[in-house]
Amino acid sequence: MFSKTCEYAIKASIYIASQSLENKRVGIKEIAHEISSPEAFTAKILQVLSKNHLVDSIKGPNGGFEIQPEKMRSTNLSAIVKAVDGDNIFISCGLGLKNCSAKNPCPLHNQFAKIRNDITKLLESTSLEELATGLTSGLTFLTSIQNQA
Amino acid sequence: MFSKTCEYAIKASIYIASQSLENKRVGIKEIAHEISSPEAFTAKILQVLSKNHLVDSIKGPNGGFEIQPEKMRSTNLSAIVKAVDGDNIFISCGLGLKNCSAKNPCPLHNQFAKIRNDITKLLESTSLEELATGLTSGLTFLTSIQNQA
DNA sequence: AAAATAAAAGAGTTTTTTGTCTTTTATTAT
DNA sequence: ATAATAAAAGACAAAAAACTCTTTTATTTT
Repeated sequence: MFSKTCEYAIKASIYIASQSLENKRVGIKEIAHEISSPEAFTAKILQVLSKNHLVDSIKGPNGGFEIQPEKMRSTNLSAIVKAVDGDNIFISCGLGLKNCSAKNPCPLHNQFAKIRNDITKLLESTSLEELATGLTSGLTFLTSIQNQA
Repeated sequence: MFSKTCEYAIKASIYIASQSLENKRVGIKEIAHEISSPEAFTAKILQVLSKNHLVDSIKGPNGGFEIQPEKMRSTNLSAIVKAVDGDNIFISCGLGLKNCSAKNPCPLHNQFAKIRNDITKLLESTSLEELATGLTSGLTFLTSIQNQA
């Protein structure tokens, strides 16, 4: 579905947002630990998110990453996915055809159009804020039980 | 969504089935040409499908691949996907958690449960036969317009 | 100004996926 | 039996994705 990169991007964003809700700025080390991701790789991904203004990064002592409440309200999952995976998941053919369309449909075109549409709707209608509050309130988790320390 | 391997597997199966509907056995060269796939790689994939009894392979002159009408009726897409990609797409968490479940849900668990379920239903309810007849009747295509010779 | 902190940048490496090439085995027609 | 045909098998090779390490830049505190 998503690339590993994208999975880390989403999890990191949710964690940063949840900490920002408590007015805490977080560093790469903490983020990587909390989402069980490789630290240096996660740093690279955060660079991309930062360049796309999806997270704010502050250098130096007391620096780290944060997301303003207003931003996490206006940011939906699709923006994060697009920033790291491009718009493949939104438009690409299930069988990999370059020009799959209603006029030149692959055998799965109609069946997959609906699913792709559902995915798009979901990603566009889910805000970072709601995901962050779910985490903060303890309803959801960013690691599996056996992954935790 | 699917791996390249899986895309080729599905397309090859549909093409073989469509030709079998016209009592034609087809060779690797023809298959690869018709679905715009690398020939040797496609041969490897067909070995897997053959071992899983999803296609029949016949060696020697006049040999090639075929799928009996009865088999293409009873084979659904999920069997092909499982044979080459495993059951990842049916069970795995959208954020890659090992133990994502209703009891330990990732932030996207509920949203994705529905989509994963739709995908499973689709793959389990779509038979190779209906995909093959769609191709034979000229309603669907296995190559993009600009991919064709 | 200097030292400490923390992200950015760039140049790698490893692993996985995708794909190729050559040899072998099975089948069929002559 | 022999030659021809076509898939099977196995050992590689290339490309992409995932991931690391080192150096640089920006910021802040002393």
